[in-house]
Amino acid sequence: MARTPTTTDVFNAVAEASRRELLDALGSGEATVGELAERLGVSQPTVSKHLGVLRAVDLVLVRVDGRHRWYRLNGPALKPIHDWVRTFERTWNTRLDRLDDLLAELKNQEEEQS
Amino acid sequence: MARTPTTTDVFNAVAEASRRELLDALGSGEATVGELAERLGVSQPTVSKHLGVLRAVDLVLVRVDGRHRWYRLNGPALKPIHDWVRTFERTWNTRLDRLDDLLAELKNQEEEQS
DNA sequence: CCATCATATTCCGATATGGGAATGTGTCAA
DNA sequence: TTGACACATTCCCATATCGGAATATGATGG
Repeated sequence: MARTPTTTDVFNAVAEASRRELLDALGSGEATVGELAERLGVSQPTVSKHLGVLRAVDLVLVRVDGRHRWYRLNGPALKPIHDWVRTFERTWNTRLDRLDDLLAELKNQEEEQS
Repeated sequence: MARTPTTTDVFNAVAEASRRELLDALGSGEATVGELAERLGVSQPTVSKHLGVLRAVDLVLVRVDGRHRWYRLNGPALKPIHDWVRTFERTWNTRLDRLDDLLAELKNQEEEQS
């Protein structure tokens, strides 16, 4: 078996930095293939191919307008990543967690006193 | 050029589902290579190699204990992913955002009445 | 010291990659 | 209709991959 194809899921599609940059660029709104190629300083075929991958996992949507193609971000497709990473969020928020614990404890003490 | 190596960064390391499962398994605490292999139903060399990748990007830490190796999650290493995805969070939270706005508005009205 | 256990590493093969270069496809404007 | 334009697709190749099988490494117990 080889490496999981890039079009397998959002995780694989987003692994490539160039594709993340494409999504970042689309964060500010619709854009054309040519615009993206120029902004990111890469060739047009390269952009087209990356967009193809992003399209395959539904991370971008296209609107055809004459000989132009307006690509736009489909943010919700990123939710699976967000949800997965979120389950580990506490591991770097330990201080806040402890603060939560502290507050809970204080609250308990208050309730016991009343 | 070929595909970005899996050890390039956390995004690439986490693209493989098996490695995500390893991290999930380590979410409940330290574990041995053998334990992980049994839990996930994969061979020992496979686990070792995946852990090698995760180690390379600092997603797991090891504690040597005799002939055992206790691996544990290093959650904060996931923060780059969290931060990146978070910049797109509003794109799927529009409804909740509106709810927030609504609540804020209600709160304002209450304050104006008092 | 030796056999065994727990991991790591190496070798293998089938498969996919990303980028460059070239080419295909479809649309517009004159 | 034709040429130019905007994209998509194909072909190419150097490079990694994952998993299985085999093997190396290293610690432990007797």
